[in-house]
Amino acid sequence: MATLPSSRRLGAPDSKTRARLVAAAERLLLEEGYAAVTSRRVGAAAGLKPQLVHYYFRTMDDLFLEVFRRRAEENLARFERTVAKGGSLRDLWQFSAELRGARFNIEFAALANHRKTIRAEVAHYAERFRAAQLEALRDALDGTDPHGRPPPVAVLLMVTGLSQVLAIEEELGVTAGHSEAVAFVEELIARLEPTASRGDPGPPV
Amino acid sequence: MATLPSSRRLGAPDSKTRARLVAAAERLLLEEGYAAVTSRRVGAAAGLKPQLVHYYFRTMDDLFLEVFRRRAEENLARFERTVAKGGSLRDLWQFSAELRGARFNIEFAALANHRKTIRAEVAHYAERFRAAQLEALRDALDGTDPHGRPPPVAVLLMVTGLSQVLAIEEELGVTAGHSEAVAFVEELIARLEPTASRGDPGPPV
DNA sequence: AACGCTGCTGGGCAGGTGCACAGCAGCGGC
DNA sequence: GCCGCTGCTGTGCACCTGCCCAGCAGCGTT
Repeated sequence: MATLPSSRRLGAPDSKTRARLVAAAERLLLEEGYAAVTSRRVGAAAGLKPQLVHYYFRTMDDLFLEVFRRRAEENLARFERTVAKGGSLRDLWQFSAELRGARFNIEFAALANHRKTIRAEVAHYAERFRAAQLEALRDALDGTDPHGRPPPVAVLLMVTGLSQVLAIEEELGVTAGHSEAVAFVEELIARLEPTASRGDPGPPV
Repeated sequence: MATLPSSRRLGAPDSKTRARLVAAAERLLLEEGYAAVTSRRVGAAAGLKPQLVHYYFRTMDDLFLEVFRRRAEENLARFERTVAKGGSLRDLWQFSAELRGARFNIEFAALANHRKTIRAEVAHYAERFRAAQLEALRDALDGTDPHGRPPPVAVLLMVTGLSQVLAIEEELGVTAGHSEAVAFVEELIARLEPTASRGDPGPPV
């Protein structure tokens, strides 16, 4: 499965310079969109020579993939940590309600539309993240009254969708109804998961 | 408010050739992403000379704006028509559940992130569409039991988000949980709005 | 017959792009 | 002292980009 050998010599994957390039590419992607991520501009943004981009990455798509993977892995790890230290409904909601990364998601969704290697990676990550979320949500809902409640996976998709829309619209400057929607979700959580702010924080068995 | 005069001579706004260019640009946008919408490629896709793009549009952004407006206006008109001939909850849901235009939305969301004239247009349209949807939703909910129901605008944002996520993921090939989510929404609608398939379709006052 | 308007086009410019290739300096191992 | 490896760079190529400009052919007015 090793990438079939190419004549071109490539830099070490754990290079510090390489990491700087990836970071610069990510900044550019977020601030100016994927079309702005060119070898010249990435180089300039990192304070390095443009050729280094091609020294560390066979193609620009490889760069995009690396940018995506880094952020995706970090996100997944952060999620696992959130779950590990509690993982209440409130925690899960706050995690998906963070609007950091909404722009990121849009850019990659757009990229994925027409570059198949990227699409595959995005799809793969989306599945992994969904599975982790679903497990955490099931655990968090465990013990609450299941009466008349939609299936967890449906809840997940709706909440995911809601936070995406809120984030995108906020970027656009459109915020009508946002506070009502947020208030509704939070109220719902409060009902399902009586706050642990008074008394023992331990979960009742 | 007239665009301040430029030396350059531009083609008639109602030209048939112009319309062909807009249509070709839209196709390209959907199939290959906004980065593929260049004067050369639009010209080729329309079977016309590339210079015609600059003859009919002062800048490429103007082309993008025209593509967006055309689709946005058409969408709005189609929505009004849907509302006019019924506008039940089921109709509204089906309208937003159409995945046609999800890719379109993504591309323009990405474009809007870093081109302000486009952002303004997208924001403006988003507000108009939201207002129309909200009014229609309020009408459709009128008469149903408001007990324990979230505010209409919250419902709207959640459903909008849900359908966006479903559409994006479908493009990616990720469909886990989709059928459950759709089933849930449809069941909810069925409960609120007993089907008119038997007997009189008139709304009870 | 002269004129102006309109749709369209050939040619071109300055700039940006991905990527390749040959080579250099510094390094550790022999 | 030589060798091979590594990080890096100067140069360059073929190609694409937005946009401009001068001009042409056909047209309806006058």
